[in-house]
Amino acid sequence: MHLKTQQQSSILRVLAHLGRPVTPQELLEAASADSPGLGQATVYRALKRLVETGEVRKIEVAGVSPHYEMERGNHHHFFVCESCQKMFELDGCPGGFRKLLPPGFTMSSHEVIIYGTCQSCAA
Amino acid sequence: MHLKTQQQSSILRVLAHLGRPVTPQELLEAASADSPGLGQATVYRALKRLVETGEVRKIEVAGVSPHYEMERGNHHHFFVCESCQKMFELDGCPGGFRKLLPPGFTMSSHEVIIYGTCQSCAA
DNA sequence: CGCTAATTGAGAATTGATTCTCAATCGGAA
DNA sequence: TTCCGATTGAGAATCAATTCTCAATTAGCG
Repeated sequence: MHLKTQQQSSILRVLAHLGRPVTPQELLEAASADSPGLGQATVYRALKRLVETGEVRKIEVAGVSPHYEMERGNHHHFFVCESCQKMFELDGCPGGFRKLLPPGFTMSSHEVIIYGTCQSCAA
Repeated sequence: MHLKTQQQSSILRVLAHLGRPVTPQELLEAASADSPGLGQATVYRALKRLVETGEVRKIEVAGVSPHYEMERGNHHHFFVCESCQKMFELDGCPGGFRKLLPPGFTMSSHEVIIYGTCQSCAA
């Protein structure tokens, strides 16, 4: 997409720098350093466009509100810290899901979410 | 819990009979046959109590609104049909999730959701 | 039966996430 | 620069799920 404004480029840059799935609220707070006075509507508008162009992915998992992360094309899953509620990307995938399907069912995608305690909270 | 009223026992009985995760709305419609005039608030109140006592489990996965199912103590995961939006239980679990964890992270639980087409919709 | 506390149904209210409205401001082509 | 369409911020509005309010009804002890 064209990054026509300072706000839009701040939002995308900050999202890329955070390097993990974040909520629109976290993103607003982080990007406000770059763009003082940034409004939440602008964050939502930017995220919506970025999701539509495939540059950003919206992640919805039970227990936490929706998060967004840069789409980097690598298949991965997620970890949710039950202590700080932060979400992390997990590399790799155990596979073997197709064998769980009952007869006649077909799989188009799958998701794995692991809940637990992150390194910071465990310390 | 004590099933003090006709409504409460209808709700639990119907939920058990449906045999798969259902939405409060589906449950309301199904249980209305047993208890005419049943209100949605009553369904939500009953589900809330049943979840608190551990008899029922609330399932939240991306793409569909919250579903509820009887807690039967068997570890399993879920299938969501992208065509009819219905949710099904999948027996078994591939395991091997712990090896996805980064150092210092601990796992307390996990969830697997498979998206695709169910047998009815594939036919 | 008679009574009181608990439960119910209907609709209003709340909640959290997200979108809309609109006047003010910005970006960039001429 | 000048101008116009696009973008922005603030707050109102929406949306779906769920909870609350309250008067009417029900359960079941005495």
